[in-house]
Amino acid sequence: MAPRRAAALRGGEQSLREHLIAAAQALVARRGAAGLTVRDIAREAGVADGVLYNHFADKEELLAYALHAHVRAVEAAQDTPAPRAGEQTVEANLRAWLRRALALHAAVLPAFAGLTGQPKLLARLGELPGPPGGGPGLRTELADYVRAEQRQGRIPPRASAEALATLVVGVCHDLVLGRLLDPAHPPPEPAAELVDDLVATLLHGLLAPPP
Amino acid sequence: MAPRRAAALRGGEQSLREHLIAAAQALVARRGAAGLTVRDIAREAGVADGVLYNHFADKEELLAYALHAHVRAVEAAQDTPAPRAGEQTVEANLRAWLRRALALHAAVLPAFAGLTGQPKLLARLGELPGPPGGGPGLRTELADYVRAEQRQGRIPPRASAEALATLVVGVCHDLVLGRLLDPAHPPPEPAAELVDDLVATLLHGLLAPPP
Amino acid sequence: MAPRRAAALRGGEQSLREHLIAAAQALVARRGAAGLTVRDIAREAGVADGVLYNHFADKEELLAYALHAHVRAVEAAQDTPAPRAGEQTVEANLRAWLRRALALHAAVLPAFAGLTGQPKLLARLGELPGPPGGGPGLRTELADYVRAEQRQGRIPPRASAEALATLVVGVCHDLVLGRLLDPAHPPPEPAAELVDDLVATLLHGLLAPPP
Amino acid sequence: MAPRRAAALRGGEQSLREHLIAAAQALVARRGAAGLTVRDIAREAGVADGVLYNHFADKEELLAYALHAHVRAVEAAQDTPAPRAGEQTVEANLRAWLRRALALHAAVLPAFAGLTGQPKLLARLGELPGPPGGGPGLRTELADYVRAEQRQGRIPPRASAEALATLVVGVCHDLVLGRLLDPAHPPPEPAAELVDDLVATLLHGLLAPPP
DNA sequence: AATGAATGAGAATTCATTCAT
DNA sequence: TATGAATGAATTCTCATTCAT
Repeated sequence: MAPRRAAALRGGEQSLREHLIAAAQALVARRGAAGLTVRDIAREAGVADGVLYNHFADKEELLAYALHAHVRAVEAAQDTPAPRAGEQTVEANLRAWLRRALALHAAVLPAFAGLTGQPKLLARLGELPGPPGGGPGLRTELADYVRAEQRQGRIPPRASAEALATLVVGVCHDLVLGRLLDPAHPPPEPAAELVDDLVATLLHGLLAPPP
Repeated sequence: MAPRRAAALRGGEQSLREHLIAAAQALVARRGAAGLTVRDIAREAGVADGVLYNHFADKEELLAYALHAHVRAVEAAQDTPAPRAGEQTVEANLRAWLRRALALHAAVLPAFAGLTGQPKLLARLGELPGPPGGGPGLRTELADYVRAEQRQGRIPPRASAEALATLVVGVCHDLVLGRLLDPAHPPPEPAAELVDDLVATLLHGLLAPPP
Repeated sequence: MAPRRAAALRGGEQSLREHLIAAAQALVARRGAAGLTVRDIAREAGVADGVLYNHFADKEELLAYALHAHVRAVEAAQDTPAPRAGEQTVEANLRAWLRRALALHAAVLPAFAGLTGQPKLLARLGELPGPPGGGPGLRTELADYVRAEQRQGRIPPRASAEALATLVVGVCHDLVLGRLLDPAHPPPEPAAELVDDLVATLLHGLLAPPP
Repeated sequence: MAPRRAAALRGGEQSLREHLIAAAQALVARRGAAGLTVRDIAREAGVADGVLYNHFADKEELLAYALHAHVRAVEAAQDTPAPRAGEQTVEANLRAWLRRALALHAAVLPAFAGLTGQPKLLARLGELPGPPGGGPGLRTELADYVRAEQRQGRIPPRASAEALATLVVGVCHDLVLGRLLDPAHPPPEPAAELVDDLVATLLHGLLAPPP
């Protein structure tokens, strides 16, 4: 009555569909989504070459799910909770947001790199729910945090939450991309000093007198 | 007997090697480096498919030169001179640097898109002199500018030139990449308001009282 | 415990075997036998992909039955009875036979199109009882009709019933095939004038004086 | 200066393009155009799998040329010239036309069988000059012959040249197709008696008194 | 006996690279 | 040295058939 199960699934709980997504996700995390072939994925999953097409319309659909799952997994793997308005100090919180954003992008961006010029995949991604690319979910959360602090009076109302979020996310893109594009890149972790300086600049600006 | 010249070169000055780089550069500027085939390049250059291999080890070497040339060309095409320390106001200068950086990245980053996961090409790029990717030349110039202002006293000494440069370049990466990855992307030009807010945040920081 | 019935059969009378043939027959009538996949057939039948192999040796056997059934169905669907010897005029009868033959072939031949080069299927067809392809049943009936007229004296004994039947059926093949092979095909119905001329030629021959 | 030649061409005169068409033509003649794969053709030609695409847009274009060449070759291989109006007797000529048409169709139709439902190929064929399918060139020639005889008075003016041509070509389709579709078919050559009867029927019609 | 997912052998096509001329 | 056709491995996707449940 029930159909046959894939050899690779013996003993497991997953459906093969989920197994395929998980396999693709593992490859995406390891090597990025750009150069993967259907064969790579089938091998990683330990199944026959053609199965993919029993569960997905095409390679792009599977990869879109895999990327999505990868982003969700990275988000879920964050070990510290997002800073909350009104707790700690604003400086500590901003530093935490920056660390958080860097960790997220370091794990997520490489998977997305090289996807430009693959409109089919990008379109599939767009159809999936939730923020697609390198954690724009974080961008919103961060802006929300700033607005919440503004409501509580710890950040002046004239500051722009959007601008701050853009600056923080931008720094992440820059640092991660630099590493991706430059084979002889700076150390994987940005120097503590740079983080300090970034936070200071974001807090007090270029023109501020010493705090 | 002089060696044979390629048909496409008759009457010209360039060596075929330079002609190939120029042709590849034109394609890179138009369509990015990601999807190009050697045939595309040969057709653009008006030469035979195989010549490439008489002048370059492989496709990647040629593309590395082409990307390099593209970056240099974009840098040289800037129509306004870089702001100079001590002239205008610091705010106007920062705004100019931001505009400059955005223009540069808008022209350069798309050419690099999709190159991650092509280690051969990235390695070749790394061997070339000068800053490779999205205009880190600008990063240095900007940091130099800030330090010069600091020397002249218009920016306090405690501010971090490096941090500022990273923030500015990061914003560029973010804005351009967002456009590349999102099929339903924001308008090609960032809203004037966002630029204002970015400049204000960079100048006065999150915590500053209204200027 | 009675054997399990297919979901698609609940409440019906047919065996699943007959249900499959009927489904395949419907597809054959609609799209021809050439491009059908077993999945197409299973979907049309509303049953699982694999059932087919519980009732038939392979896809070809099922299609052979389906084609056979299709031919029989088209024959049975003729709305006018076959002309009978001694009734009407010979000319009217011949015209009716021609119309009949054309209708039959127009419905049957397309289903067979593209089957050459599929020896497995043709062999299966050959094993089935009754005339296989484009209605040779009609060929026999027509020849029988001519012989009956000859017995009644309305057609001279020297005329060849076989030759006439071959000519009539041949015209059908020609007209229908021409339509199938030519993307820019003639109108679906042969011009009335051509039918008139064909009948006249068949009745009086090339050399006959005006009737 | 000249590019490399295919290994399979060593010593020959042909271009590889012509060699490919010839190889495909041979396969078409032997097995029909329907089931051929690009690999079959490459193997027959003794060349690499991909060459085809250096000379033709796709498989269909090559096959269209091959079919075209096959038809031309069959036409050129006719060992007897077409009967001419005014020479011999009309009966002998008609018999010769029938023989000729049968020979042509016997060689040509099988190659075309199974091409229905391959619109891409049929479209390509339509773009080629000359009569495409199973020798409609012959249909025109035959009709022309009849009209010429009519002008010379050996065939009465009321006879329809078109109808006769359609009947003759139709018989060919019928006889050849019957053989293709029926694995246990009649002898490859139609019985002499049937030919006699066909000719007599075409000349004198069903109703004619004994000649 | 029915299910329907898994299998895996091919199909068409692309493209970096080679190499005789 | 330039030519550009030839090479052949790799890619995505299809589909008849099998088989554990």
